[in-house]
Amino acid sequence: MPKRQSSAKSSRPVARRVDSGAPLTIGELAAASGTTLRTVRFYEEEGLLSTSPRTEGRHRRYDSAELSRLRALLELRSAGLSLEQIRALMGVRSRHVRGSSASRELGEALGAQIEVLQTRLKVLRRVKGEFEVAQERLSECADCHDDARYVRQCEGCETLLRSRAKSPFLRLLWSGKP
Amino acid sequence: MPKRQSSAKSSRPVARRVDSGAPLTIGELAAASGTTLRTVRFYEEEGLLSTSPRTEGRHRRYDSAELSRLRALLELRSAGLSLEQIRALMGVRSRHVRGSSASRELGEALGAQIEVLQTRLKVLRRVKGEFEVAQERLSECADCHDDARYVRQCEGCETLLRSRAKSPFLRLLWSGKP
DNA sequence: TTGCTCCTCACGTCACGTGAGGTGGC
DNA sequence: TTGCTCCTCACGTCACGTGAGGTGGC
Repeated sequence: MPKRQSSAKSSRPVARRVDSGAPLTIGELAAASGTTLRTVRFYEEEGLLSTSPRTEGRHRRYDSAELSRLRALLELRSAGLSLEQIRALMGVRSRHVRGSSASRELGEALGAQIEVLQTRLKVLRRVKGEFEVAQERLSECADCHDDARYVRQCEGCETLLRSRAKSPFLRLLWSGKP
Repeated sequence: MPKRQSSAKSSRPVARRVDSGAPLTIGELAAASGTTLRTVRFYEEEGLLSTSPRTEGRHRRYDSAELSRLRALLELRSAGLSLEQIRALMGVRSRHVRGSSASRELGEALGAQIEVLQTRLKVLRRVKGEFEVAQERLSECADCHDDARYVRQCEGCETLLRSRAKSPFLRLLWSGKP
């Protein structure tokens, strides 16, 4: 369980501050986007968020546009894009002087990413399906009383033999050695 | 483009060696599972693959059971499970003396992972959908000739205004600043 | 004034990637 | 014998996490 640097029992209701129009502190920005102070500062360092204006005491302040940007960044990250890939997408516009060519390049880059996401979706669906099968197979062992056989790796158990054929993960998780 | 330590133009056809029953070299194992030598050695170090038998010259040899294990491990990794989580799942069995309780715990652990995968699937589907919308919006700019406006961040462009409302990523990628 | 929030280093972590320099095996 | 494959360190990388020690703001 990772500790968050930002406290949970904040005295100010973040949601209200967010749409009040008043500038946000870094803690409020992080809370409103579900991330940490470290990540906000890191993205700023990396040039993905703009260098925010500061108060006299060098505390960062953000407007709602930065919140939108941060949320979009985090969503791209959680979809598995690297910061370098995100930077590349964000940089397409400035590498062109004509809208037509810029939109073409960005469209193609998005197309490539869509393919990657499609592949990733397939993997996730397959693993999830296999977990569900494994779970079902295991439910057949809920009433097993052959504990002597269990300690011998369930050797010769008919239920296990049938199950393993249907679930590659049970091989690893149930009868795997290391 | 990351270089692979294993060479692509292998002189021996890996697929044939894999199902011949003969023990595999680490290079053949890596090729057959689509990973690198480093990863195989790392998983062995971490105790996720068994310490393989060695030749006289300390070269590792693997049987087809290890290939299955490695493939399962890699699939779990590509679904986003950490090595620690995988280790935990693999350790459930040995922490029990009764099959009934072991299967119950593993089933519950799998249930928790299924929920995580479900969440991850939702994110991927949403981002993919948003990429597709962004792509469509951008296609409206393919014939744009207003390059003077383009260099001024497309300010006042009606097409962009409509597009941004429909695609949060276009805000970031098309009219984002940093 | 109190205490929570924020500040800047700076080292740690996870899952490998990437050489360096040396040896094995068909 | 040649050259491809494998060996063991060991440092590098990516995207942050996690203190330490100090100051700001309602």
